[in-house]
Amino acid sequence: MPELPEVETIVRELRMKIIGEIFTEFIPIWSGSFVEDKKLTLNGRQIEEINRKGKYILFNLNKGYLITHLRMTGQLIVRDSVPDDKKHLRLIFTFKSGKYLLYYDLRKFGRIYHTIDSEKVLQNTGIDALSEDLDGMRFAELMKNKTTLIKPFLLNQKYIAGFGNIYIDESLFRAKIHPQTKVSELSPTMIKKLFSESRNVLLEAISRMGSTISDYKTTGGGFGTNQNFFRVYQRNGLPCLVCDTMIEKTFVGGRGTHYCPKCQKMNN
DNA sequence: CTAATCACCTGAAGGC
DNA sequence: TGCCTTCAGGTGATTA
Repeated sequence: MPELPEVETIVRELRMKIIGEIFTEFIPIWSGSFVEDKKLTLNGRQIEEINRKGKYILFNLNKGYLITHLRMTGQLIVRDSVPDDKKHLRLIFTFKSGKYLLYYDLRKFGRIYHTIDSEKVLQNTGIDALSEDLDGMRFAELMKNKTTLIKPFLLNQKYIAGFGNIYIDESLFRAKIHPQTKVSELSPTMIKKLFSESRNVLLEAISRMGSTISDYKTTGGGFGTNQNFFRVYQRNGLPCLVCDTMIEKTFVGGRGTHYCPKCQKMNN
């Protein structure tokens, strides 16, 4: 479900709602969603910080971490009570204050890890796409000696973490780069353009609370609005907003890929 | 090393 | 109405 902007939106809300909360009870409705460390206890632990790396959310406890990846359909919802309708509700965390953190996940792909070793969970996660340490130079550096295509490169979280299918298509469109361009064939100018446009795409999406296609919800159960501003994603068959050419859909790296055949040529 | 395919799950949508 | 196929904000393992 969520890519960086959706996860960032959730993190910002969680910080306002449950920093300082103390866990009192944990009810696994579908225990497959939870990866426990039997040496750790959750009850009595307090949430000190909530951070994000790529698409992971890290709850920094006074001992250990809860780390979650929502994959396709995971949702974190904060409520004052547990609703009667428990469809797709997988985990219930109860706080001392009486609040609840509810984990929903229709497809059961997501996980919440309870661990002391956050590095182990994040070992294949590269630099965050919005990290202050990621600039145009470093972005270009990461692309050096890569033989893959630009779309699979950006999908691979071990290089840069946070991009997913939507925002890659949108970023490549704005940078006027064909999704099947080889990374090695991108000029320094195009790489610079891709870096700055991808930041714009992510920051704009965050300002709109993310994109709700089907499952993504904010922690209060609300929706994002960025889906109303897509330029290519799911706009196949519709005219390009720049040149009126029909947006096409194909498959790159096994993922549905939307692009304008006129604006995004293989050679500039 | 990359690249393709499957696996993990459930449900919505479209074709017939 | 119903059955069947395909596809979906992701990623990890396996196979070629």
